[in-house]
Amino acid sequence: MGQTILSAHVASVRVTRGDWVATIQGLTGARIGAVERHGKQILVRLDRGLLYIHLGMTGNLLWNAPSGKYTRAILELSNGVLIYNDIRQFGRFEFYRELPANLVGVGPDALQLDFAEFFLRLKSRKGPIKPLLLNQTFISGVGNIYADEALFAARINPHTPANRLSRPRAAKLFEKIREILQIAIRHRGSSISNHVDACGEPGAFQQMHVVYGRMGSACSGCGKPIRRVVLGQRGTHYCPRCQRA
DNA sequence: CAGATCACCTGCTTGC
DNA sequence: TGCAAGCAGGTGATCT
Repeated sequence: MGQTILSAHVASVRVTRGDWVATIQGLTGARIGAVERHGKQILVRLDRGLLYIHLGMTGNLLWNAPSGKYTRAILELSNGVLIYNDIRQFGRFEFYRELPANLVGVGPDALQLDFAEFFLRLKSRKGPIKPLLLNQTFISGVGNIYADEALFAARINPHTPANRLSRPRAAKLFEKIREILQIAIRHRGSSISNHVDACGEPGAFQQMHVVYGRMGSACSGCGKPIRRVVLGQRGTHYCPRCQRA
């Protein structure tokens, strides 16, 4: 906040979604205002627009770290260097003059939504609950790991039609989503292969996964093997006994 | 309008 | 050892 971007370098056309010239021109010389997060999206307010960052699957932001093979963007600020790394380049690092439509369309943040609204919105959806939790226009901020972990914690089968969840079961799911996100944040997230925080520290929450990535191992609740299916094109892990259909 | 199917990228693990 | 297939934290376009 209050820092100036002295220089901007973009090493990947892809993370700027094409217009890397506009990104460099827009960022160079800009003064940084508030930094906000909406779901998985990071918004850096600038005096002349905004920097939109989405880490995708393999993105990370490092403060005062050396650049590397997968560095896609570098911002030299008046008090340090911000490095954006992204192996797969599914993330974004873009300058906009105004708030883009895809941000306007993002759903309520998982940690700010209230239960009444969550339940109301659930009732209008008849598809399976798991893909709905990943739908960022429905609720933003929940990813594949946390959807599976929250559904297990609430003992809800991922195939359950959203509108068939009773109020108490929906309330339990709501509570578990928030609880798991907050615990995961406290543990700096889940490092499956390369996730690190801004200090370069890996997360520790992967040690607390009870279903995600644990296909075939014994369920912590009943001992039956954890099952993996594909639901909504995403690997989905659950216990067939503890999370009955 | 919801659901399915690819596509976008690179790397790691597994199995033959 | 080598090589192909499958998998991975997330969207986004297009077709049915």
